[in-house]
Amino acid sequence: MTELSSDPKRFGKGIDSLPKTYDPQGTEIRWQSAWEEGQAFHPDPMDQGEAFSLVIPPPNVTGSLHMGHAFNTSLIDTIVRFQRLRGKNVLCLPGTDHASIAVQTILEKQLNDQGTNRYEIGRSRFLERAWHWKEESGGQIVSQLRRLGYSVDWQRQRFTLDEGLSDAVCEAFIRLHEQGLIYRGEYLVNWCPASGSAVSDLEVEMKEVEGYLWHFRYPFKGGLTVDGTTHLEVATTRPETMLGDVAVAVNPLDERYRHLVGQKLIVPFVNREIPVIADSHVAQDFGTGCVKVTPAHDPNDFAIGQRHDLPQVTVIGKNGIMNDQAGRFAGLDRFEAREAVVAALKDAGLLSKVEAHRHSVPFSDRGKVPVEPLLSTQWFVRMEPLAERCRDFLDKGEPNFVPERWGKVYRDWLTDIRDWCISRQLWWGHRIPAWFVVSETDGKVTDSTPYVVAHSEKEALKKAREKFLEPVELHQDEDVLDTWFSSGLWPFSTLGWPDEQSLDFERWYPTNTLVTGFDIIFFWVARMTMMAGIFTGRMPFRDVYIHGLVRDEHNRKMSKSAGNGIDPLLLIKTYGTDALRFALVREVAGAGQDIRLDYDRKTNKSVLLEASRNFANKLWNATRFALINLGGETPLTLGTPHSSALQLSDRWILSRLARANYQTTERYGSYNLGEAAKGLYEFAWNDFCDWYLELIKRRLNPVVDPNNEALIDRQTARQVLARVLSELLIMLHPLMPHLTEELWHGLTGAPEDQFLALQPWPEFSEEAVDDDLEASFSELIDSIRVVRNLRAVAGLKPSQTVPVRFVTGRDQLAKILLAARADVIALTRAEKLEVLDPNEAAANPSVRALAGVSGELQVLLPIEGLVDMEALKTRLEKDIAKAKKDIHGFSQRLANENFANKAPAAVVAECRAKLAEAEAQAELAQNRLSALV
RNA sequence: GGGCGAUUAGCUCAGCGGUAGAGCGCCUGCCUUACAAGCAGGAUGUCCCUGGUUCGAACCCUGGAUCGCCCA
Repeated sequence: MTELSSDPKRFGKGIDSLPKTYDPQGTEIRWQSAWEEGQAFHPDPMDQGEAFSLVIPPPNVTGSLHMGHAFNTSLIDTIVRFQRLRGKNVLCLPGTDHASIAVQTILEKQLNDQGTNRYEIGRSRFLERAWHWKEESGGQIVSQLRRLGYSVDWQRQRFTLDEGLSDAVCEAFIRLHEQGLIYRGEYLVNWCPASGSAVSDLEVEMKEVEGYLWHFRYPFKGGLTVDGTTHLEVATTRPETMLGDVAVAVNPLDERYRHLVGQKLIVPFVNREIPVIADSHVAQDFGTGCVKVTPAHDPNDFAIGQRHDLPQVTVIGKNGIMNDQAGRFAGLDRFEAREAVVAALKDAGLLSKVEAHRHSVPFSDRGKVPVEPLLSTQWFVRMEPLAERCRDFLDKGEPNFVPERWGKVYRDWLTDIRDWCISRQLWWGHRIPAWFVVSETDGKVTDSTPYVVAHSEKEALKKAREKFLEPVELHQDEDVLDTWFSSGLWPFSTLGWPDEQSLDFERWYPTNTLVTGFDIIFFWVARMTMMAGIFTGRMPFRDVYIHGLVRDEHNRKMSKSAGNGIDPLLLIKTYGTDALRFALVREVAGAGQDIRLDYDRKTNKSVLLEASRNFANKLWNATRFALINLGGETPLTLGTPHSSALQLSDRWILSRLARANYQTTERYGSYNLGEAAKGLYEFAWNDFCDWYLELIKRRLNPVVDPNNEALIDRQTARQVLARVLSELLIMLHPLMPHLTEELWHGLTGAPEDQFLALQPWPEFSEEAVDDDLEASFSELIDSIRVVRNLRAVAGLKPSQTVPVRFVTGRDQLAKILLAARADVIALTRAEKLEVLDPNEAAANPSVRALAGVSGELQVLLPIEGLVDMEALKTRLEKDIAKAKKDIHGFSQRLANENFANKAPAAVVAECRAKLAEAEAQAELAQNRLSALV
């Protein structure tokens, strides 16, 4: 038994003490730190190999790991690890974004709890606290990502607010400004009263709410009009904005009102005189067909105002409170004002109707409150020129969207795009590099104050002095930029841009792939392509692999607010990281749909994860089996088997392996990750474990006196076993990195500082693929299954051996049954095995036997005395019924002349063959049955 | 209103022109020394409806239903 003892270093202990079940916890953390200490994923730009790079979508620094991260990470890491195994010089670059609003919200809450606010402590102390918070708490998401086994280069980790990236943001702003692509102006923006800042269109979500449509009347100036009409009735969902009305619009084609156009109305309470105007955008059939126009508080009205050159009267302030323009309603909150205005209209007898009305209200994504369309002076990026460039690239297929259809979504958004409001009235972020020359406007910043844009205050001063009169006094814009502005630069700012000569940039830009969810195609993907297009003249990535969302067992999107999120760390604790990763990737369909993850909160169980955990355990045990049986040898010491020594089953598994290799390589490389995972699962479990391992048990432990030949055969089995297992582990490594790393070390005895993660991908050996052999082997497997089925029908105990007789007229099949004789005997527990042709069988009938058919094979278990006659009959009747059904189907098809004439010859021939086979089956079974009666 | 997806076994999903597949669940046997997180065997489907193209449709095309998402 000395041969069975193994290198004690494997798995950190001897095989004897290897547990029967895989425990991921210790293993995973051990390899995570080993990879990191070994700098396994820290590439040098000078390293050999084709470049492959990918930047991860930087998570929000305030975030904590959720299933979306786990999903995205699993997909990315699978791709990245695969490319690394393929020998590429891989850079996978991690980082976080600074999340202006989220961080600011946290800090302001803290300040509020301490009875103060940011204005009291001032900008610099506020920022000190913010950085402190970031250092203390901002690392959580990063350490959680580590727990997923992410093979990123942590040494190149970036943060959107760090020095280099801030420089990039500044440079980008200046260049865009120089090219006239950034402008400042007063427009209607989405104002989020909760965060006290403007937000972009994308950060606004339309929600259907139950509201009301209030109908009320505006009196005409002087009481009457030409036709005696005294009032016009308007309808609105926001009566409080009436205080800012500057016109009432009707459709120019509307017969009811066209003669009133040009007349004057009086806005009650503020007594403003406003005209009736004609605008073709007014819907005649909505409400009364008369629309009150409030350019300062409604986007549509703003547009009408522009068309008709109307004044803009702001009545709601930035805090959501009515301002002085609101007359007697000044000082009221916007929602209080709504009540008050309605009450006042009613008192004045002007309210004519109130209808329940379901309508869309814009909500702020972050603040969760209705946004207020507000006139304010902000910075904007002119989008059309940037978008046009992207559309041109897209015409050339850049970037390449996977699945393709998302490319259309992306293009649609780039068409008719609106300008991007990039200024935020916040402090945590990149301060806008614009200095107002306040000396020109009495020391104050007004909308007309001139400004200079510069990299620094010093440069700003220099620029200002060239253009303005001394003494020049400057004041930097208080606002910061939208976080997405910096995220838009991510694929190149992280690589050293604007220094395009930096080694990383030269080596790894543009990146190869971007992997992200469809929900941020506009927010992020499009912004990156626009920024990259103008700054680098190229698209920032070749492929964009778009994935879906993780949904719960009820098909709801997982989210914190819905409370249906599953904590990935909890799942990792229960099932292991590899099981989580495998489960997530395995669920991915080729089409990039959402995936569903079940989870029982009560029992803390997930069926999906359990299946993956079981698979991990299966691999663990298959490797245990190998270690027990390799006699202390490794794939390296065992070497390659002589092809002449290979048995049928060896050649079969090597053919299957080569096929798996080919398919897996293709699938990983073309983003068919779910298929890769499923294919490997099937190969590992069905082909390798269920069949190959079972087949070689006999050879690994020769029962007869071991002679020379048996020892050689054992060596061959060991060689093939070691070879297949080690290749399987490499192929599975991108999906289950920790487990495979552990098992590979166990199998190869490689030193701790050598990694499977850095091994070369196994070469595809085309010559090993043998279609005929696989087809024959599949028949062999079917034959064995028939025997097993008959044994089960007969209720034989597993330990009971019985004679097995195969009858077939096909030489090919007989040949393989004989060639694999020993295997068949072992797997069917045959007492003895006969393979006869029909004539031989007729000469030597064995009537009272359990019989079954498979293809052109008849299987007989002549177990007289043991046979349950009823079972025997039932079995035969079942076979006959099935054969008859087949005969019916095939003959019907063949009876159709058109089929015979028009279908490809091969298909017709196949159909004929199948019919003949079914007929033979039916006849065989029928004969057996008749013989019994 | 415009666009996009989904609809296949009890559940979750593959398949995308040649007589329907997997995992889980279910039923029957097995603690067969790699694995009971396992092994062997078994049952299970008007492939949403409707026309059409085709020798042949779950798969392609018409129209429709239901569910979901995105944009206005």
